[in-house]
Amino acid sequence: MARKTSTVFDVRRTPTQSRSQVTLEVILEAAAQVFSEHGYAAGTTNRIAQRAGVSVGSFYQYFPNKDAVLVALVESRVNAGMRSVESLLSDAVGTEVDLEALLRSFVTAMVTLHGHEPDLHRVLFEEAPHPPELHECVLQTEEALAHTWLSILQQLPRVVVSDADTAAHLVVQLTEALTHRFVLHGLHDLSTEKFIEEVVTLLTRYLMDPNPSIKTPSIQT
Amino acid sequence: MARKTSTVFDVRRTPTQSRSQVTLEVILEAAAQVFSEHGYAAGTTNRIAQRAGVSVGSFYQYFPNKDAVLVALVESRVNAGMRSVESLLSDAVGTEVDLEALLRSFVTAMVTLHGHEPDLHRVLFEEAPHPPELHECVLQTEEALAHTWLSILQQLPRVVVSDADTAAHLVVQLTEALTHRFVLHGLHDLSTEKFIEEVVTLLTRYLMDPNPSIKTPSIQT
Amino acid sequence: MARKTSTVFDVRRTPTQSRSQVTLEVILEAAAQVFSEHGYAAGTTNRIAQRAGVSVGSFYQYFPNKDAVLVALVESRVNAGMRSVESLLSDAVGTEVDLEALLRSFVTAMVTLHGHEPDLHRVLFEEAPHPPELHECVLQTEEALAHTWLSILQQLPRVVVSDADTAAHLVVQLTEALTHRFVLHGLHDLSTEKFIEEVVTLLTRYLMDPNPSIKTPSIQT
Amino acid sequence: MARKTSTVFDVRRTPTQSRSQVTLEVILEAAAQVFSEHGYAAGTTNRIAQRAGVSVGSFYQYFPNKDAVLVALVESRVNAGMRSVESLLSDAVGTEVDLEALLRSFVTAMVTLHGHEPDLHRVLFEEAPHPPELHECVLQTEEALAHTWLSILQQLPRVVVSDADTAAHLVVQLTEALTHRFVLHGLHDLSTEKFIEEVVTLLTRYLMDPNPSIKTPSIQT
DNA sequence: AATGAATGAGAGTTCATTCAT
DNA sequence: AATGAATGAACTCTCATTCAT
Repeated sequence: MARKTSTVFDVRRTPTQSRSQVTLEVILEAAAQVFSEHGYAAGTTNRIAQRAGVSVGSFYQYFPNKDAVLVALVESRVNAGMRSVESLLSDAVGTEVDLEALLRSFVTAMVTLHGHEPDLHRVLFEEAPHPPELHECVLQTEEALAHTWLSILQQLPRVVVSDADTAAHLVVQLTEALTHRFVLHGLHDLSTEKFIEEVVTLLTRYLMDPNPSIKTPSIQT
Repeated sequence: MARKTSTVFDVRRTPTQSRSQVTLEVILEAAAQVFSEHGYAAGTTNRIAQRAGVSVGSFYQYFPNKDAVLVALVESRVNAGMRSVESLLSDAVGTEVDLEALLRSFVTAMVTLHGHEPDLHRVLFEEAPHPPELHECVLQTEEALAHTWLSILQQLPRVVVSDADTAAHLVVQLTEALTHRFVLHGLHDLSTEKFIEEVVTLLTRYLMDPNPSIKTPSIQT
Repeated sequence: MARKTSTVFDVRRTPTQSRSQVTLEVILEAAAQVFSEHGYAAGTTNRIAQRAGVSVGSFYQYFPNKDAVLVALVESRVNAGMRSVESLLSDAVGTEVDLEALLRSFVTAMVTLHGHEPDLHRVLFEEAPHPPELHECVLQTEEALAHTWLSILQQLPRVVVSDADTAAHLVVQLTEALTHRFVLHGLHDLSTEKFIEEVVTLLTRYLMDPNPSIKTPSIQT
Repeated sequence: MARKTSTVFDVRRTPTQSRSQVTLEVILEAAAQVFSEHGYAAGTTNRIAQRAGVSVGSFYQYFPNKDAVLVALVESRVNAGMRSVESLLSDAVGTEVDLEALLRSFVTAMVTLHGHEPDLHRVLFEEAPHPPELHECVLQTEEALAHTWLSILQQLPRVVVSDADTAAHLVVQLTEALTHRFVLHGLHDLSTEKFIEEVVTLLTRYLMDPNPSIKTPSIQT
């Protein structure tokens, strides 16, 4: 249908986000809220649509089914988190690195990440069914982080591990898992600061040669 | 009234409870299977009853609602696992312990545990809703294991941690989490043996003083 | 099975009530309680049996189905009530009657009757389904009472009604209905005494010739 | 935006609500039929939906649960009945009233009302469970009618009752109860006309001073 | 006679999804 | 594109009744 009203003055458009792009994100945000509040099963498509201020019909114009929102949501959150952590690590690649400091930034970033929308996090990663796509997304992200960590470990002479690749993965998984638990369910009355320090200690001891003079040839990949 | 029929052959008594007990366990086992195959949401009460070879009515004679089976299932699995690991650790309390060997047994036991019914494990701990009772059960178990670990750590002079209680919890949580992931989703093509060794290494380095001569007074709780 | 233990001394038996008669009444009483507390639909046969201290199986040995208890219960209550009111009225037949006093006794008796087990009454007569048998029972009772009333009215020269039979039925129905409502749901804050007086007034005015000297030939059936 | 299409013929608007309104009434009517035929317990929501020509889902879009239809049904019937009777009585307030004639119209209206859908009436008021809302509705209606009657009685000098308010309530309750019974279960083979006359006689004698010259100051509220 | 575990049809209700408007 | 009424399969759970013991 021709837009009669489009005039010369009709220039002020946000070129980056089309209308549908906006609607899509409104729905996604609504889903985030609804899932946080009601959980996955009780987070019905009608509720999501209502919260987004659109009709169910519109919902299904943007997402083929309920699971699709879940996937989109996980991807958006994972990618966002991934970007922030990735940039943190990437900065370290190729420079002289203080491993302990880097680990501290890393763990801190993970805690921040998990602390951002903890309820949503719980729903997304603990309650909702995990279709293979989701898993793929999470695994890829982890893979990417582990890959970056591998580069970092390899440039540190004092790192002592039998298999740097495995070590890199363990660092990522371990931090993820412990952080997740800590943020969601706490650990006694341990303060966040102490928690971070303890994990940093753990990781440092794992990765660092405590006795540099003896064992020199450190990394074997 | 005199019991005339009581004879030496009167062995075949069906103890009133045994039938019910059997049915209950049949249902529980059926639920384990159905949840494993279909997931929690699609593991309907009718399907469970059918698999158990009883009617839905019977199901509801033994469990007040669907969630109750979930709880019963988790409790049975967690308690069983807990018993085996606890006995392993308890044996070490009060004896001269080779920490690394103990950690190896511990990690191995955890791998075995998670490897027993991995699909069920996934459903129980990742997919299904976690009513507070469930969480309580899991936390208590973890607490118990951490407590035992604390005893062990405290009797080892070479253990060097700032807070033995936190360390004990981290040991349990970390092993649980990494093992869970490894069994369910694997880690590259890492063999189970190598995985275990790496985790043992990680834990050993975390807990053990690598340079015993220098720092002697190790534990401060 | 022969009762070996029955001896010469076994004389002390209550001959009026056999064992099963007792059980039957225990169940009936249990049903009355359960229906009162839970209503008809939620007054399950299992609950009734349990309350009676017998098994469901036994319940079905005494009653062919749930409705049968209802019927038995209504019959027992209706007959009991009927007996007391009937005797009250019968005493008046053939004697010189003070109509107003008789009405007062009658209404009072009805209030007492309805006030005895009001909850049960509500369930029995308002909530539960009324199989034709039930209805029959109630109608017959009413018929009997109306019949007695008819006799009474006919022997009272001052009673002025066009159709004594209809009047007799109205007296019974009206008293029943108003009493029922009053006991179950009250009428403002009217005291029971005042309620009775008002109904007596109502009935007296209906039945009595206020101006005896003018209209003499009163009853035509 | 200019509405080009708005023309004189733009009559065919389907007011957004009309469709829903129709569906709602279709369901209500279907419920009335189904309850009449099957009773409350056997009048299942699926049957109602089917009879209404809609799906169960639609049923639950209009009513939160089964009881809600019952309440809606009672309210619709009671309000309708109430309106017709109220208007009848209201017309009499403030005018010179022939009490007997008014009572005759009143009783006749009640008979008509109860005779309209007697089966439904039975289900609604005898068989179905009465949630408090229902009771409230019925009581309010009765209260309103009694209130109007009170006004009428107070303007009639020949009315002789000790408590006009109570009398008004008795008039309403009594007529309701007797009519209900008569329509549902009959009274011998009494014709409707004779029944009405008898009730009118009863009420007239109750309310009217048979000997106007003697007791003049009649009402004390 | 008594038991009570077992039955299973069927109830009320939900919600992802469709489609006429 | 958008709407939201309509759909209906599928779910959890109940309870009158049966029957092996």
